[in-house]
Amino acid sequence: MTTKARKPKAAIAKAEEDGTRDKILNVAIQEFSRYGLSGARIDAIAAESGANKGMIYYYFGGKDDLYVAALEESYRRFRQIESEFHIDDLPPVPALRRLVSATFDYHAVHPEFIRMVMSENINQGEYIRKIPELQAINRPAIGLLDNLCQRGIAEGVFRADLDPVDLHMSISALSFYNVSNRYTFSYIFDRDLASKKVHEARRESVIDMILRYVRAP
Amino acid sequence: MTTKARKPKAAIAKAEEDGTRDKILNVAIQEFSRYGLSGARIDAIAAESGANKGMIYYYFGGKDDLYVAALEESYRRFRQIESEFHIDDLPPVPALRRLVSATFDYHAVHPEFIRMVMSENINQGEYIRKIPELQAINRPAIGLLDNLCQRGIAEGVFRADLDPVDLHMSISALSFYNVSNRYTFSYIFDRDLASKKVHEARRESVIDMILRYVRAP
Amino acid sequence: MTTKARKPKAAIAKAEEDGTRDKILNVAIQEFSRYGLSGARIDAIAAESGANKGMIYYYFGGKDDLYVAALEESYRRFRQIESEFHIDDLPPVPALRRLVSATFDYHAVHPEFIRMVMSENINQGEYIRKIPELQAINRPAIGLLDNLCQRGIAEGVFRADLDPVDLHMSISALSFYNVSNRYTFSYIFDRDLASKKVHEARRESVIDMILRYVRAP
Amino acid sequence: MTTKARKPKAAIAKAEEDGTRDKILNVAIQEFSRYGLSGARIDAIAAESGANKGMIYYYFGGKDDLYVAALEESYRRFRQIESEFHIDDLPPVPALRRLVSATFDYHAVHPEFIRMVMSENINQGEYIRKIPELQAINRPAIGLLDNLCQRGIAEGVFRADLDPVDLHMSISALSFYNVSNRYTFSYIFDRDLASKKVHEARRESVIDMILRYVRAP
DNA sequence: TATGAATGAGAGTTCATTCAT
DNA sequence: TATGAATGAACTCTCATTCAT
Repeated sequence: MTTKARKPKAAIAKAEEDGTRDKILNVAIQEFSRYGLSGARIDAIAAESGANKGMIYYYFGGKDDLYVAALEESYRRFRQIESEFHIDDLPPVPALRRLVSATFDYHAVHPEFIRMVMSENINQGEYIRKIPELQAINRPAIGLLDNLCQRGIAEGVFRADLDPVDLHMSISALSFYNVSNRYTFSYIFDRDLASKKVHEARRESVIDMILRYVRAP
Repeated sequence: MTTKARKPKAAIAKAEEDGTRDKILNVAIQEFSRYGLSGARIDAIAAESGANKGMIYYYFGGKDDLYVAALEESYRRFRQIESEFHIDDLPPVPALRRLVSATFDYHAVHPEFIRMVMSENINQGEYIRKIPELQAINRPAIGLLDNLCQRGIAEGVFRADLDPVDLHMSISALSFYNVSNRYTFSYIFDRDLASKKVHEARRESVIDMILRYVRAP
Repeated sequence: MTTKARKPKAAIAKAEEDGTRDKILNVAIQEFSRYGLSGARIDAIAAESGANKGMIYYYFGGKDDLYVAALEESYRRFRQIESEFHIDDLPPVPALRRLVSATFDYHAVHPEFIRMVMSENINQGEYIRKIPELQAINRPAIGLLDNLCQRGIAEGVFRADLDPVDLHMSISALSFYNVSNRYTFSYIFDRDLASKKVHEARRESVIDMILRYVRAP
Repeated sequence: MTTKARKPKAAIAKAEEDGTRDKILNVAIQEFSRYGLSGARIDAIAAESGANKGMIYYYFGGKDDLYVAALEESYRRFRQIESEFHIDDLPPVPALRRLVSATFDYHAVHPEFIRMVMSENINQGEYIRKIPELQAINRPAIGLLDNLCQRGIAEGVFRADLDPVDLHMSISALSFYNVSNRYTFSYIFDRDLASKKVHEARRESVIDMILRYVRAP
């Protein structure tokens, strides 16, 4: 059918728009995560994305707004991946192992996300507050973990006094630090955190730590 | 004797010199930790420290050099406090408990240090590499922990396969995150990490996690 | 056709662009020649050319780059005029007379060129080296003189051992000094080199000196 | 005698003063001749001369005053050398040959003097006018040449219509240019004016040009 | 939508000069 | 005389933002 072959006008416009808009947004995530809000350059984003500077203002409004959009998009991608863990099919301990392992790896593979979060904390969370959706985006992670904890407790393999938010925090902390403090730690203690070997050993250590922590006495 | 009570001329001069220089450095630590390298303003540092802008260049050379000096001073203060733990007088488990607790608290009380470290990681460790003394400043922390581990292992209360650097990393990660990600975490999960109650509960959780991890099977 | 009379869009755009850029360049030549590289003020160039300060950086990159552009343009104009001598139509002696006379006059009429060259020699030729085209721009002057010398020698009116570069240097020196040392010489010896009468007498003296030098024995 | 052995107090003071003062002045000549008035740095002069910056103000008053002092001293040294030519003992032609040759060489050996003069012409002679002695310092050069011209004319070896100021100017011009335009000329025409061989060939050319010019027909 | 030119506020830095000792 | 510290004006340069087309 011809109708299927033809894109409606609006869709075409949307698609083309998205081309430039998406390029800008992707480059912006790189630029902001690399240099922070104040260090990022609108000129650099325009040049790197091949777009005219005016387009940035056309699509996003201004530097701060672009930063907010980049921040939101970073979180969205992060949690989207998380939703693909499929840990409900496994028993509690292997499930938690997989969750920690995947979380740890995601951090390592997406330093730009870690850096965006660092930047925003340097900004004292000023901009994240402009994204009300963020809570909805992130909360499922707690629900997931909560379910897992309850399953583990019910089966008697996890201790009974687990707080899923606190546990989530520990997993995050141990995953985050490896990337966030990569440069200072590597330099000071001469241990290259980016190397595969160190990464894998550390992942095991982190998994071990979490599992020992949750294990029923 | 009165002559002894009087400061010699040189000392006075030194003290005065330190006056301006130290004021600048202290304000710089605040400014850089608050806004990062690119976001910090030389004008603001001058105004806040009551010094003429030229004095910053007179004493430190330039913005980057001042940043490096602020970075080094932050680390120096951090490790100085650490050296006052006196954990050798305690048995391994209480000693480790005290070390973790004090480390956790120091981070909470000195967010400017955490922020400096975050900034420098945003900068990809470009400036920290200009401070060769930094390794010497930080290494004792590992020695301390190493001694403790060996005591614990010898006494049979710690597991035998502990790596002090890895353990140090875990303690740091769990202490660091609470401050570094304070704003984003608090907002997203609605849990005020800066509140006393949350802080203390989290401290216990962290101590617990570390102790369970090192405990001999 | 009327369409031919109309400027194409691109040409208009080009013309307008040249407007600001050219104004800046012209003013820059004046400013740099008047005060030298270090003494020239970017603010003054912006104000005088009616351009925004940022435009200087937009078009030229920086103060030094603008200086280089001004230097190159000065040489270009100088040699362009020189190429219009048409001395090939005259016998050797009148031809040389015309060449010396015109060179001498050009210097007097374009003190900004002499001052640019002085400035660059104060700078030890640091910037001229960044203009590789400069040799190509200036070499024709030697070719011109070389042809003339050979004609004169062939006709037996010039001595046989003439070196065109050396001769060129003498003509330049005698033309240059009158402008380059105008202020000091005028003050010290109380002879106003800028006055028409002195200028003309001196021109005759210079022509005479060159002609006596080349004349066949 | 004791009086001979002892320096009077004033003299001691003078001598010591001269130590610092002279050092500053010598360094100032180098600095101003190297960078011009606006390019020279008080800090650099202080550092290079080993004197405190305050001393420059104590002895000379300010940057401009120091520049004037450096300018005057440069001229003084120049003319002092000139007064040692002893050309009265020679016949006119060899005398003139020696004068031109020595003038040419002095310029080459004292580029700092040429550069000071260039600088002052860039300044449009603004500061030289503050040195009334300068005329008295320089006029003897004309007297010397005038005497020589008259001897030569009287002996019939020089043409009768020589103007000593004009002749002086030609000698100066041909000597000056070789140093003043050293960098631009060398670069453009690929002839290293600083090399010994080129220098000597050029000196002969200049002497030749002057002698042919004055020779009686 | 897209572009190149333009703007203006403000940032880091320099530098002659002065001051207290 | 001599010094180190301090000052303030001015300078070069940057950068987010807007405008005309």
